This record gives sequence, C-alpha cells and structure tokens, in this order.
Amino acid sequence: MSTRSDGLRPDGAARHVSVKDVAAAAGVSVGTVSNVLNRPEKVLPATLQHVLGVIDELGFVRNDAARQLRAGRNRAVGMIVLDVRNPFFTDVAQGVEESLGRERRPLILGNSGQDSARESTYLDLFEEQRVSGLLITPVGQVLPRLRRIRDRGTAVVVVDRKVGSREFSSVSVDDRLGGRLAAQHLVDGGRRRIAFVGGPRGLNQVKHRLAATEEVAAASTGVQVRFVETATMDADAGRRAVDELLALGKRERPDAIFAANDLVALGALQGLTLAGARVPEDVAIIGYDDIGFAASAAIPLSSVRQPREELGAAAARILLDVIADPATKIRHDVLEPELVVRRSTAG
Amino acid sequence: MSTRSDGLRPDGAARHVSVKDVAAAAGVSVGTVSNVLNRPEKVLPATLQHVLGVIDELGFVRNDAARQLRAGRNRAVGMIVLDVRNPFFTDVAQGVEESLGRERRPLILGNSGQDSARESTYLDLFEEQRVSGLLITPVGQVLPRLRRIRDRGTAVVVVDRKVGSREFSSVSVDDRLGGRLAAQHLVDGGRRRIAFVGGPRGLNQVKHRLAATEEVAAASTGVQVRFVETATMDADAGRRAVDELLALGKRERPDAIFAANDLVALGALQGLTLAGARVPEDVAIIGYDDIGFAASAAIPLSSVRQPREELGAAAARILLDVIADPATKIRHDVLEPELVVRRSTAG
DNA sequence: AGCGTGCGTTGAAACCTTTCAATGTCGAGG
DNA sequence: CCTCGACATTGAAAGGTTTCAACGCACGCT
Repeated sequence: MSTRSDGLRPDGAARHVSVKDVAAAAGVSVGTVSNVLNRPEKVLPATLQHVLGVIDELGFVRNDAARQLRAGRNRAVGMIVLDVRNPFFTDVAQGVEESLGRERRPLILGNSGQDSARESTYLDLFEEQRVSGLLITPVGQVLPRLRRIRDRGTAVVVVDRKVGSREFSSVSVDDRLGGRLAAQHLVDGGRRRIAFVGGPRGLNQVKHRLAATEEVAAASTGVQVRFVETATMDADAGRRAVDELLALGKRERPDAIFAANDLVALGALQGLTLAGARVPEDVAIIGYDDIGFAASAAIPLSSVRQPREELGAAAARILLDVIADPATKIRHDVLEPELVVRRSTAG
Repeated sequence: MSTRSDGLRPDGAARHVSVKDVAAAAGVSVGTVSNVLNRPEKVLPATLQHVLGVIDELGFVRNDAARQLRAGRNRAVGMIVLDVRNPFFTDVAQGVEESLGRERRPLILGNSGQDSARESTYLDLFEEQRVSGLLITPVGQVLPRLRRIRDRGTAVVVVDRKVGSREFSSVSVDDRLGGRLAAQHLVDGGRRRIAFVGGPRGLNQVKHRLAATEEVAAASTGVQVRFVETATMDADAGRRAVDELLALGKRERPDAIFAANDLVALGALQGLTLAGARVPEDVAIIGYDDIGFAASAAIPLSSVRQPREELGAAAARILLDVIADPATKIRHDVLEPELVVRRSTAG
C-alpha cells in the first residue's frame, strides 16, 4: 500500500483524496465510483462493497464545490433574517431547517440585524454561492435585487412580509385577526383604556394590529385607544413607553397595554413592577408572538401566538415547490394567530 | 449585441454569465478578467474600467463553487452550536460573525440541538464543503472525527468547553471564578441555605460552578449547599426544581437559589412567584450567563455575566490564526465572568 | 542599431465531480 | 451457432475560476 490512510503526507501537509484516487485503488473507473456514490443500485453488489471499502479506507470525502460546479447549483438554501437574537426568528428558522433537512438541503443563515448593508452583503454571498432558493424578510430596497436573482433561476420567497406581492410568493400571519383577538380579550376583561405600544408606525405589522384594535374599540362602548410609538421593538422601548404612560393623570392612565411584540411587553412589565403598579390588577398586559420567555416571565405573559415554526415550514414548502418548478404560481400563505391567555391579563 | 442583459434566454431558462463571456465581450483574455477581479492593481487603468463596465453590463456574478474548487478550500467557517434558541449561543455566534466578517469570511451556522446525530450531519456537511475552519461546542464523541478533520488541514477550535485540550485550542470562561462570585454574593447578602439548581451532573460547567459554591460555603460559617440536579437546563427545569424545594420543611427550605443558567433561573423565579413566595425577600435568585432577558424579567435577575460576544470573538481570533498558520501552538483562552447584581438578590 | 528590462496581457492547465454515449460481456432464444 | 438484449462498466467531456510561465511590446541605455 502506497497511500497512507491517516490523511497526512510525509511533509505533514493536507492531502485530499479524490474519486480518481478511489478509482485507482479499487481498480475501477471514476464513473463507477460516482455510480457507487449516487446510484448504488446500478452497481454490481460485489463491486459496490469493494468500492465502499476503499472509500472508507482512504477516508474519501466528496468535494462539494466540484459537485456544485458540475450541477450548476448549490443544493443549499439561503435565509436572511432580521435579528437572530429575537427568539421569534430563530423559531422560524428552526421550522425552515426541519423542512429542508428532510430533503437533505442545508440552510445557510444570514443575519441582517436590520441593516441594509449587511443584507446586501448576504445577498452577494448567496448569489455567488448559487443557492437554489432564498428566504428573506427584507429590510432595505431589495426588490430590484430580488428580481434579478429570481430571473437567474433562484427561487425566492418573502417571509413575514408581503413585499412585492405581485412578483414573489410570501408567508405571513394575519395581523388584523391577531390584533382583534388581543383587543377583544382586553375589552372582554373589562378594560377600557388601552395603550398600544410599538413602532415604528410605518411597519405593516404595527399598522394592521393597531387598526384592528381601533376597530374593536369602535364596536364597544367607552373604550379608548392610545398609540405610543417607539423607534424599535425591544425591551427598552417597553420600559420607556411605560414611563411615559405613568406620567399621565390618573383618569387618562391606561388599564391595559397591548404591546406590538413580547420583548416590548416584557419591558413594560418590568417598568410597571418597578414603579409599584400591580399587573394585572392595575394594568393588564398582552404581548405578541408568544416567544418562550413570555410563559416564563415572573408574571406569565398573555400573548398572541404566531405559529412561528409553521411559518418557517410553510415558507420552506413553497420554496421547495418553486425550486422543483419555477413556473409554480405565486402564492400567499396567511396563517392564523391564536390568543394565549396567562396571568398578565387575568381578572 | 447578441447577449441579452436581462439574464433570460428566449426559452425563459436561467443563464449564467462566466468570465469567458465577459472576456469575449470585453475583447480581453480570461486571465485579464480574473486579474480585474483579484488583482486590479496589475491591470492598466483603462482596461480595468472597461472590463468593470462589461461586468456590470452583463451582470456577471462570480461562481463561488468554481472558485473554491480551484482554491481547494472554502473561505467560509463552520460553527456548530448546542442550541440556537438559547440567547447565549446566538450572542456567541454574533461575536464570531463580526470578527470573521472583517476578513470577509462567511459563517455557516449549524444547530446540533444537543443531538449527536445532527451534530454528525453538520460535520459531514462542513467536511464536504471544505470549510477553512470549524468552531464547535461538542455534544457526542467527536474527538476522532475532529482529529481527522484537523489532519486534513481544517482549523478546529473548541468553544465553551475544553474537550481534548491537548490537541485542540479552546476558548472558555472561568467557571470556578463565576461560581465563587455568585456564591460569595449570596453569602454576603446573609443567605445561609443555598440551592444549586442545574445539571446534568456530568457537565463540566455544572461541576465547576457547584464545586466553587461548596468551597465558598466551607469557608463561611453555617452555610449549607443543596444540589438539585436537572436533566436539561431550561425554564421548565427551573419550575420543577422549585416545586421540589417548596415541598421541603420550613427549616430546610433554601433562602437562595443559584441557577446554572438564566433560563433555569427564570423558570425558578416564575415557580416561586406563582407559589406566593417573595423574591428576593423570602428567596434570592441568581442566574448565570446574563442573557438579555435576565435584565427584563419582571424582577430583574442577578446573574454572572459571561462575556458572550468576546467569547465568540476570541474563538474567531484563534481560528483565524490557525487558518493562517496551521502550526500555531495550541492555546486556551480563559475569559473572566463578572457579577451583575439586580433586584432578585437585593436585601 | 542592438540589447535588456519591465510591464501588461495571454492562454492553457489544473481543480474534482457527474453524466452519458459507447463498449464489453454474458445468457437466452431462435 | 448466431443474434439480440440486458446489464455493468468505461472514459472523455463539461462546468468556471485561478494561476503562472510565456509572450509581445515599448522604452531606455549603450
């Protein structure tokens, strides 16, 4: 045996075993080795065993780059999320990953962090990688980019938004319904002065949930809605919004807070507790998303559950359809949110 | 012009522009196009401008697969984390990503979810991708795999562990010190019956933090430590542990809980609040990691901060060193944790 | 005029896998 | 005995980039 199986050459430098090496060592052609790898049923069982043995012995590992080059496409799918640190997105990504895994497609995750420069860098990367599909929650003005990418044959699905809905399929959750569920729940619990906390105003999510809240209020008697706009949607924003609300006169002060997401709600909860207000007795709080931390807050948080993993799974499903047949009709899956009642809105 | 710039062929199928196409359109050789892309200073300014113009016009995008094939290596780095849903890990990944980004190296993130089969799948993927480096927080028995990967010339750094420390560099945080800080803080606050909640026992992290707690107790008078072992380290485990503790007789019941991580601490906090115990008056709670949600818990959680992003940055730094020179000496960076006091241990 | 130098550009080779038309072999049926 | 078909295997071509030795040209120096 002239080849060493420890993967090292005498000089210590790395070496790579190719199909050619395997073929030579096994005494077959490269075509047969490739068949062993990709269409084992076409190979005589004896040959198959022998070649597999040699592969194992030499420690052969397929070179994915060569494979992709030949195939013209990367099997992987790229996904660009707004914020890996928000559990909402990691849960969605989890759903995507599971669906793709079943088809043996890796997921390459990129985090834009709401920064359109980073978003653009990831788009470059994914284009150069020739990924088969792209899932994106857009930040910047990427429509032209997305068109170009799609025109080159890459499947594109928009997640948690409906940007360019005439051109791209999307998956989202019904924000009006979610808003109605939350608002109605507060009203049914006897709350009359509702503060809607979140922003920025421009976000469709915020717009729709707020509109639904106002509809519910209009359909009831004596219910007021106050909108407290914030620049971001994190815990800090919630804390600051509460300070603002507590500064109000007693009769204007809300008896319920509807936060645009759970991070904001958690911040609000903390602000209220610190200020000595009782939740839910003095102020009820309901969040949105139902991330894991909502249930484990010290006062468990009522919320509107978005089917996060299903959202990811649905996105993956459409994407796979489009990859299989680029002529697939444009489709918009809209999932239903669900009210989750916990202590923060009791009584 | 015979080439269409919309990226579509008459039949609607995707087309890809190669360096060859660019060279032909620009009237230069492929070598020159490559120089424009990789060593622009070697190219006559006039030629450079002209070729760049053509690239833009044709919408040429480098094919990364071919590039990798030629280079024998993928510039990307692979990282396998235990749990993307634990903010601790996303923060570490964030640190890694930022450091790598400066060197224009993409990060491919894999989530083992503490499952050694999935861990193994990702190792396969990364090997086939010929990633230049691998960052891993190991789950299963992967040492032989890691050795093989390293012997093939891939840099390997172990994160948040010290597995196979003779063979692989690592980055971790000083768990004994962290344990001491937390325990001493509780003792200084007058607490005498400390419950350490976490597990499984086999984890080095747990072992070291517990041992440190016991040392602190031994050095004080009248301090007892009780170990409540859990199978996992999530909020649910914290809730269950509290049920167990509350079932104890009044004199045995702890007046402080030291949770092995913040998820457990948040669960414990919730359990106590629901059962009507006051935090921190009746029971103090301190967590570990200082994830963002610790500060925004309704009763802000004291914790031991792990420098998460620095941990990632340090790991990336070592990895880049090893990639640059595989003969780099094995190194173990140990970072220092820091006590963060909040309301949950006040008084 | 002749020679050498330096610079910009060229073009073929190499990287590794997959595909597919062609080749070879064996057995059954006429 | 010959033919045909079925089946297993072969080997060359293709895919796009980078590298590098070689080439050609202009300019300066002798």
